[in-house]
Amino acid sequence: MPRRSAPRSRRTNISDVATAAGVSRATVSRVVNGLGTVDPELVARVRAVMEELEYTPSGTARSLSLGVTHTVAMIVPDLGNPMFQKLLQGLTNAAARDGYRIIVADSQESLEEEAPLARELRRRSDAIVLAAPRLDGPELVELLRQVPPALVINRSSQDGLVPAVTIDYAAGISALADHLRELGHTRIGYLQGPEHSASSVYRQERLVEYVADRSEMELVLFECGSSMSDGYDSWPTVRDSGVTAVLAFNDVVALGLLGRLSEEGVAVPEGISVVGFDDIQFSRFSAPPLTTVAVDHVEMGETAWRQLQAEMGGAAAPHAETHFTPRLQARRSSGPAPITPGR
Amino acid sequence: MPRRSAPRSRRTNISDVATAAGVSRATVSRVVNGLGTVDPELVARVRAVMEELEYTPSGTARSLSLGVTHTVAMIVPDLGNPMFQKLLQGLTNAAARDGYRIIVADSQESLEEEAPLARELRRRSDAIVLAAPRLDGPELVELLRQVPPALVINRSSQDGLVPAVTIDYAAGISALADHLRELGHTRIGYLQGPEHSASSVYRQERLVEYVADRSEMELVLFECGSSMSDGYDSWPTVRDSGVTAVLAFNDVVALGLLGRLSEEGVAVPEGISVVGFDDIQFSRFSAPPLTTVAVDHVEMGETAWRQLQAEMGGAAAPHAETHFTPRLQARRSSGPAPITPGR
DNA sequence: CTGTTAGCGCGTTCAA
DNA sequence: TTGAACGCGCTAACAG
Repeated sequence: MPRRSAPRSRRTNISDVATAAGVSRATVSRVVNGLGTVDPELVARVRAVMEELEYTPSGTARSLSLGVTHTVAMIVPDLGNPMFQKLLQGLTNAAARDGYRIIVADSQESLEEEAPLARELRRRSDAIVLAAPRLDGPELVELLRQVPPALVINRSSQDGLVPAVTIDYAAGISALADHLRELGHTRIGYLQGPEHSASSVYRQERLVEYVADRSEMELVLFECGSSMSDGYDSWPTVRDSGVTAVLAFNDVVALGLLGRLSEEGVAVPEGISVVGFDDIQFSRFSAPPLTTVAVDHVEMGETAWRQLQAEMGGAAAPHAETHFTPRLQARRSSGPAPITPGR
Repeated sequence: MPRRSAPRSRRTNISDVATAAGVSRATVSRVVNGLGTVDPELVARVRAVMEELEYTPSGTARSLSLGVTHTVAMIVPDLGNPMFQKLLQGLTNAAARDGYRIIVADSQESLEEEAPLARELRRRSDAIVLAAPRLDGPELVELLRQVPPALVINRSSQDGLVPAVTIDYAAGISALADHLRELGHTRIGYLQGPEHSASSVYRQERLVEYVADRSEMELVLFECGSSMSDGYDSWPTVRDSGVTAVLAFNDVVALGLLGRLSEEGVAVPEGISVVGFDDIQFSRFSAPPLTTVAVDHVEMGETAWRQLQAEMGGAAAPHAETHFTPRLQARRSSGPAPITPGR
């Protein structure tokens, strides 16, 4: 792309500075990067010219030359979800402390887009983070093989193929289930998350096991989703099922249901108990405050950065998987089971 | 940076493909970009080699050569704030439809970091979005001059210097104030936002004007902040002030206060009315649902993208400023003023 | 239709 | 201590 005619307004580059200062480009480069030993007088001259010409080095050219972009990509299934926003926040700020920037993309829950998106982003970055990928099994493994260094959040490390940051869903679900059982609930419901959400599947599986181990307990599954309105809309079905407690896929859904119960005049927890998962910011302040299990997603994002850094440094496989264990936050949305069940 | 020794594992590049396919790099480039007319047989051969060698073009090299990164930077003061997350979501997804990616940075409310951050990011992107910059006045103008194309959100276009997307705070505040006045409130409070937040200042100024125009009304200002806990903590002071209605800087703060009122056993709106600003997702579901003014931040992000695109296309100054007018959402957190004020 | 070549802006080796 | 020259990977103008 040789430039024939003068462009509208070309950015001043290293050559402009070199010429104006009467030195070579190498010297300008040295001054900019504070390298080598440059004559103080030249340094001053170059600095002055840089100032005057408002010179700032091209990040693109530096990246090409150095082979490093100081950029990391992150793909999330839904940027609108507070949980992913927190992960992004943790990752972004942790990476920033080491001089790295984050380039984000929203796969919008699309299975097909995930792989091409990851490949594209990986070409402009030094590493990639896949948060709760919807891709699974061999396809996920294949993708991860193509884009190292990579890290997955919310998924196992795929047999040590890549580092991973995960949540111990089993522990979280057990804590919530124990809590409900101790309150006397025997017939409980689970509001399922989105179709391709691995975390919803994990949570449900653990719950099924839990109930299977205890003959006095029953579990009712409800198709739901991940939004507040999904929780809101679930009420009629939940009511007709006669469960005395509901475990929602996540806090957002649980809060949606609480809103509906308030509108319907159903007392919580006297009429029904509701518990969530995540302990998002708003759960502590809802009316009544929501019982849930707490996961620090910001810290997860920070941990992801640390592990990714090790990976970029060239850590050998198999790679570590950091588990986060959720802590029960018993609040007022859960209480003793009614003597007379709703049915 | 001439490469002397063989690196650990070099990425296959366009030359590798060209050699393996027995063609020139130019031909490979044409095949990759679907340009010109290439012999179908060669196309097939090149494609096959690309597949075999798992070749993917370097984004960095393309950017340098083309002079375009297809990346836009966005700086926000606080990634943890749901409002900025929504803006990011709108911008990211709108830009993605046109093949652009977003690189995000969190200035963490730091006045000093904003300018250097913006300059740095602008070197790796084609344009920049400053969301609610904390920088102001001549300093902001100077920064904007240095990093075109740029767009500001939540700030005026600085006399047409750059395009802007703004919220009509005056209209929103007036709507809320009218609403409270019609309910009979004459002594109202305002919970202030963060120190350098222009939006908080605008809102407060409008409120001061509003009250000044109506001799029967009184306004009490409270130092507060932008988090739920700030709202939560404000209660003792608010209570002692004897106001019958509180207008919070934003919904997050208002929800924090509602949570506290619930804990304290203060009836809302019978004991006190609370209103917010933004209409975030959770406000419709709080108990009681929060009266507020609605602003579609996702749409604002999308609009920002459209205006920025025009700017990148070389639109002439002065640049447009798109106003968003908030709509009143009267819900159950506001009601008639108590006959006997709290004092 | 294809190959040769210059150039994007910068970092860095090597010789002076 | 400084500068000339090469290379990073790719695109585009030009010649054949």
